Amino acid sequence: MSATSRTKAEVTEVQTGVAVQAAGSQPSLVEHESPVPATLGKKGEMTRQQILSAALNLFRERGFDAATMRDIAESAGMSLGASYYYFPSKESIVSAYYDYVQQEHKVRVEREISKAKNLRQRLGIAFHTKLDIIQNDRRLLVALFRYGGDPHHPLSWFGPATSRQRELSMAVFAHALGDQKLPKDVRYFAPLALWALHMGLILYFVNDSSDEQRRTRRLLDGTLDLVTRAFDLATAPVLQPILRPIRKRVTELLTDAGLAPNPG
Amino acid sequence: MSATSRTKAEVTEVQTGVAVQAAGSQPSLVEHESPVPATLGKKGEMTRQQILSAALNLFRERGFDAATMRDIAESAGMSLGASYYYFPSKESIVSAYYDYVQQEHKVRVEREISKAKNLRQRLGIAFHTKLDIIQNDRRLLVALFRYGGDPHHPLSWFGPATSRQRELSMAVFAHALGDQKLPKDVRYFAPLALWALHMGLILYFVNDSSDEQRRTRRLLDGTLDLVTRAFDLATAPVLQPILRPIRKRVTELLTDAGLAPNPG
DNA sequence: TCCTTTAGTTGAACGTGTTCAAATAATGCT
DNA sequence: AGCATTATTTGAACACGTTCAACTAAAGGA
Repeated sequence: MSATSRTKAEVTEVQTGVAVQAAGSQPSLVEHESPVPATLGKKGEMTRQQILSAALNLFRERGFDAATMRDIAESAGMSLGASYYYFPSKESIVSAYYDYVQQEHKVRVEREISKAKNLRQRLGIAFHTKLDIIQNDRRLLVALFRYGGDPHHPLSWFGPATSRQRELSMAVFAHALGDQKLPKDVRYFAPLALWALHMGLILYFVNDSSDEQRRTRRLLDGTLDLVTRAFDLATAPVLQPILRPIRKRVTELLTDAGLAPNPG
Repeated sequence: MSATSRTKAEVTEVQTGVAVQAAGSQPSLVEHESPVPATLGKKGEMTRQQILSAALNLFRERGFDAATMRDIAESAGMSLGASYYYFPSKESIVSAYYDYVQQEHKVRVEREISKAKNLRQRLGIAFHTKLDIIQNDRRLLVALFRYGGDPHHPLSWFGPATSRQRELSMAVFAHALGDQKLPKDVRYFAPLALWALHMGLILYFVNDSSDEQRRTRRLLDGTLDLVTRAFDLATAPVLQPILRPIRKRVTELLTDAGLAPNPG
């Protein structure tokens, strides 16, 4: 079915990985408007990772809301105020975790993508890998969706503060598309569409109470079958007279709405 | 362009309407798990409306977060604790407002739908009317999206507490479809798809800072043109050999995922 | 070594949404 | 009218995320 391996070992690796990973490699989302000093000393980075690790453990145990900042600070062995020296807000901890997810996604997809024999399998790797990484973290992902609709919140999906995250994610999907022969406009918008699809799937995933979220996996596989077929249809010469004007109109619409990639 | 009139007068009517409207007609979302007594006296209903009205004014003035429950209670002329006798939470006030929006949407669409000459215009009425109603309330609608991703929150989009709201909204779109000739499966899923589309548009709408949100209106009109064309294509006999198996697969997928309407 | 600057830490305080036992007002029954 | 029940109101309290002025520790230069 899926072109991706999903072993328990991999999932565990993620959980420890985020705590152990070398610090300072990926820039943090929150640096954009955070009071955190731009330069953290060696000890500072360690402390930051301690807070992140403690927070993630508590989030996984109790959920995002039930784990308080006081709990997190205590679990990380410091005072409440100190933790705010490293993270400007509780949500920014989740955001830092999501930065890691993004990077890990990129790394894994680049590593595994060569195993795929066709577009369907490449998409399978891109999507399943993402779910693999966040498999045990549904209880903290709710925080990501909390301020999506608030345009003035720094963590809004649409805000400029998260645009880099979006672009990184879209780049992974673009990479998964590879050199697949596609109409130019389809190729242009496909990463955005795949990103949107993957956001919707994560939303479903977070709400999926089936055993190990198998329901989401099934939905994903079925959806990807259809997506692949849609890409085939999009290139079928017979349908071009019908599809080309529609695609043109869709492109105009999205561009006018400011939803086209790389507007700035 | 649009089949709907969008005058300032109508918008104003809405704003006062929600405060004046006869109480007790539409059941409140929050009754599902709220400590609010099932029976509110005549005076109690008045007080509830006072709180709702005061809250909406403050939400519109300052935004959802900046308007505190203490402000609302004071503006409604009562103590902080008293307001919690009528609304179990701050978000539930917005939810009550959205109940009103839903009812008003139904009333307006039923009133105006006969003016439409075709499917495109009926859809235009259904969608534009919704935006008309919430035109000046973007600052409070952010609260609706806040807990959408949290499966255990009573205001989650997926939760059972909001299923009635969803069904009422889908019923409006089903009504707008009218007796349009459509394949059975398309007819079955169309209200859900239109509801999802309208949620996405509201999300865009809330974030739209263009003058009077004209950008959303343009996006909407263009999208509806495409939707109408899609419905046409869905019924075109020539395409049935291609489309029918795809539709069948989509139906299976959505049903298996528990996303089909009226599952219970 | 001493001083200056920066990095990191503290604990108290603020304002927030929410809760609740107790008090009061209204209603309805006999 | 008097009583019992229900409806409403109160104000204090709680726990939370966040802020901040003051403090201590470390680093670096002369």
